[in-house]
Amino acid sequence: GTCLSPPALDHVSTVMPGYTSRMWSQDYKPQYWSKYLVWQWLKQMVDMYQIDAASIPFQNFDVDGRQLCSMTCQDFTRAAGTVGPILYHSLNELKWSGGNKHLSGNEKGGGVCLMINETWCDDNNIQELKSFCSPDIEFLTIKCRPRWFYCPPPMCFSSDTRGTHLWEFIRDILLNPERNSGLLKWEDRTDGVFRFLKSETVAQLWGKKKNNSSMTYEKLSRAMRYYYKREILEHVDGRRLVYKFGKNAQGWRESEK
DNA sequence: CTCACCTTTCCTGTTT
DNA sequence: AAAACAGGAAAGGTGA
Repeated sequence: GTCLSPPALDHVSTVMPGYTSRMWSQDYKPQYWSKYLVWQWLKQMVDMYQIDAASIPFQNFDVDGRQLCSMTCQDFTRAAGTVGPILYHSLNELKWSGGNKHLSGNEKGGGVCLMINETWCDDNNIQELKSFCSPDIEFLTIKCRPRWFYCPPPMCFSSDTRGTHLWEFIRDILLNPERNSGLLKWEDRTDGVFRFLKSETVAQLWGKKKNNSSMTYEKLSRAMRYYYKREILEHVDGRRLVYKFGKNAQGWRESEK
């Protein structure tokens, strides 16, 4: 298959009736769900993704919204097996979107099509897709054949109005390891030292955010070097692709989260 | 429209 | 040899 064009936004509500219009869409944040609402949500997920209800031990979800939201992807896998990541990602969308829905994948005639990082993907460009998302995605597309599947974009692509600055973009990738596997990694978490693992991929993602398809690490790194003077970054010598947050960078420390 | 700010682009040269 | 690093110079984009 080929990469499909995204449908117009106003198709979403017709395509995903219950999901966007029911009670858990906007006014009810999952964090405040009762156990009953968690149960309702679970039933809807089963219906929406055509999950075999018998495969989910429902007693593992005898929790309220606050507890549910504190579960990691691994917790969901322990609780629900192979469909755990689907539930996890779907819940995350509700946690993060505040009613502003991202599009979900569109399937026509049997294949799986996903939307990742605002790009429509299918089996052909699944490799690129995997480099952007957590390893869960691969297993989802192989094991599951949902009619509708939502993959949350990494935090750095969320359309919130937060910082559009490069160092914030980098920081936000580092702060969301489960959503951004293998792009960047901390070398020294407490000192704020980090390293680019996939420098060109990060540059492309940065370009994507800035609507600039010709961004490269060469150019991104020039912008990074300007940060030394402003003490947003501190110089780390002798180590390629390694940078360190400086005193004018905020929000990266564990204690600040 | 102007200005400041933050890059982006391009470049030459150096280092690893 | 290829990829990173260093910065100067100048242009671009955006929001106030």
